[in-house]
Amino acid sequence: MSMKKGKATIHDIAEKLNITASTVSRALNDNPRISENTKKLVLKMAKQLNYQPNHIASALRSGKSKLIGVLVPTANRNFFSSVVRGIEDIANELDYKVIISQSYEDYDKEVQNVEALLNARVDGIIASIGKNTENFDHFQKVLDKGIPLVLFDRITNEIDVSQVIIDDYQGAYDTTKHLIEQGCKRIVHFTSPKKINIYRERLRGYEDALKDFKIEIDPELIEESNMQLEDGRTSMENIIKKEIPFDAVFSSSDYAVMGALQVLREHKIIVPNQVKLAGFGNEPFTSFTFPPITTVDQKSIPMGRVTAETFFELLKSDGKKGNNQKTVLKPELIIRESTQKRN
Amino acid sequence: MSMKKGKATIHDIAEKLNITASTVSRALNDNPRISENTKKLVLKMAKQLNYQPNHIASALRSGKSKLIGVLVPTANRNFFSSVVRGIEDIANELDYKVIISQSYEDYDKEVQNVEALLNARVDGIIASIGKNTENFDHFQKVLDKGIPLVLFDRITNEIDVSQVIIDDYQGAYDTTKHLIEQGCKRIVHFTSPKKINIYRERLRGYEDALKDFKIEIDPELIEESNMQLEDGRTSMENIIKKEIPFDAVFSSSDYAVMGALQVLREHKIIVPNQVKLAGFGNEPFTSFTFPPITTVDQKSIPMGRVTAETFFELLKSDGKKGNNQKTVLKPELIIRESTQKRN
DNA sequence: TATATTTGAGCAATCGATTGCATATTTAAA
DNA sequence: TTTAAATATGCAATCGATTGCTCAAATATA
Repeated sequence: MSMKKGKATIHDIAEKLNITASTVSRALNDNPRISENTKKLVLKMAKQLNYQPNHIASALRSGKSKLIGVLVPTANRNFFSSVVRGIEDIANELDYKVIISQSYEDYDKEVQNVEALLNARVDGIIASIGKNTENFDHFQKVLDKGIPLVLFDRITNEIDVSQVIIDDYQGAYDTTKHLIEQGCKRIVHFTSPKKINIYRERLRGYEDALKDFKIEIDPELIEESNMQLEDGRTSMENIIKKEIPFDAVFSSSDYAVMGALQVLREHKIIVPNQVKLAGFGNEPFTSFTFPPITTVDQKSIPMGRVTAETFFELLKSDGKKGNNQKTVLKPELIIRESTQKRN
Repeated sequence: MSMKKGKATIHDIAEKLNITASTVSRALNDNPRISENTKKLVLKMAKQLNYQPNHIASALRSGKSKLIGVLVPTANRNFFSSVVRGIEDIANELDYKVIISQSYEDYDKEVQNVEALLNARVDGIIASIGKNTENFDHFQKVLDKGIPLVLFDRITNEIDVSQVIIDDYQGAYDTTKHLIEQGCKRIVHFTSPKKINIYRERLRGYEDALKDFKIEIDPELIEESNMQLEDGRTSMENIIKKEIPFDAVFSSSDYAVMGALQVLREHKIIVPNQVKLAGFGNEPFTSFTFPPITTVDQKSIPMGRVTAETFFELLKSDGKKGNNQKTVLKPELIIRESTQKRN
């Protein structure tokens, strides 16, 4: 076993077989111009030498790195990490690797990260936009370079780009309708002042459901915040302090609804008997609380898979414009005790 | 603006300035053999041409890809995604990118993924071992190739490798001690039949605390399972069916303790008054349940940062053996209502 | 002034795989 | 038997940056 220092290259294989590296390269890539016999020999020798292709060299020459850049606000939020998981599933099957990159909801960092991913020569980018992003030039630039881009969940319509979202409007409409059907008439809504698509759509769904059921939209019942758990607490306290009647809370965020639940419990207000609660996102903890909270499942892993599939189609169609695809997944209302009379 | 098709390269800069690419390369890398004046000119021209270094080309020639492979059982578990976040934080500062890869607790996939990461020419690997892995040749191979490897949380002592863990023993000991101090004497323990380090150490901590307080270790109280939520339910039902007395449950997993809480509630057994509960991991939901659950914080983000720092030191010390570093982080017992008498 | 040293930059090979364009060998068609 | 077409492989340039070595010019030392 003449194990040379470094790894075996196509040149080593070529030398052993008395053929050229080009032939080896073609044989390994199953090029039809190489005879079956030669292919067999090459494959055998490759195995024998424990040859491992150098993706870097291949990337340099071919211009394809087989790397996908994934940009998310933060990797350790269940929704995003689940989407990443879905993406990685698909990418893996196709022998692509996923580079992950976080914006922390910071616009500058988002711009930098897009830049950095391009520098790393990813073959394309999959991204979810940060809450504070209002200018989309950095994404437009990606498109202008002909690099595949797919946005998911947090999207923008200011640029013409492939995207995968769930039907936030429908999810919110269904939830609100469900609350109404449970007899609620004074439904508080937690939303964000940042008018990114998801919160805008959820608000619209909430309002339309009320309208359809002839219930007045009371601005007093709409609380704007950043919708973390603490914000949810604050919003709930605000509502309670106002001493206006309310019989339900529909929050655009599971975290905020969690805060509301805590505050209600502290005030000895019984959920769901006195106030019903619904969130959005189906974060794992919503099923663990007492009572478990009704929420909207965002189909995170499927979203990751569909996003990846959309991405790869875009990659295949390579440059041809007008291939942008917009997919809207159906969310699922998960009804739990927090919106139902207890037995 | 003579914007050529492709991106600018060092050759374009060289041509414009009537110098060679080598000089440009050195100037950009701040090589002392290049005059300040030339450097200034190169930098200026680079900016003017909007030059972006091609990391792929650089990687090929230099053998350093500036890519780190991170291998975790699953990306969408809060603990792992938080560690990944910590790693990415540090890597980012140093201009490295993180490739993420999931084993799904599957041994074969773990082996394949290590292989795939090496093929992608990562400069090193950070990994947490899958539950079912009992052979570590794939990691040994990485070490043999002189490629930096750091294990975190789920480690092995069968190979000599850098590692970052928390003191699982101490965390379990402290938790058990805390339960004993709350008056518990019959403490159920949920553990895993897989004797990977973390569960083994936690079991040991549990047992030692009991011994130190002269409490008999009753094998009847030790339930083995895969420790997901459902398993926790089953374990709890088992214990209740046995009709043996117990006054606390200390689970090596937050998910399993969650299951226990549900079953206890269904049996109208009051937590913490009748039975106290403690978990391990400080998954976000443990603070959201009713009552909130005492658990052990695993310091996930710090763990990610320390792991990354350990990794980069290893990278710097480049090949020199005997640089393996073993860090043990202190866990933190988070005491919540589930182990305290209610007011 | 002659020689040694330092400084700044160029030359050309290299990393490993890919690919357009020959070329040689067979096989098929005329 | 010629010529045309198909098949299989080789040649050499290329992707873009890095780097050991060489060399010229400038400066310092004797």
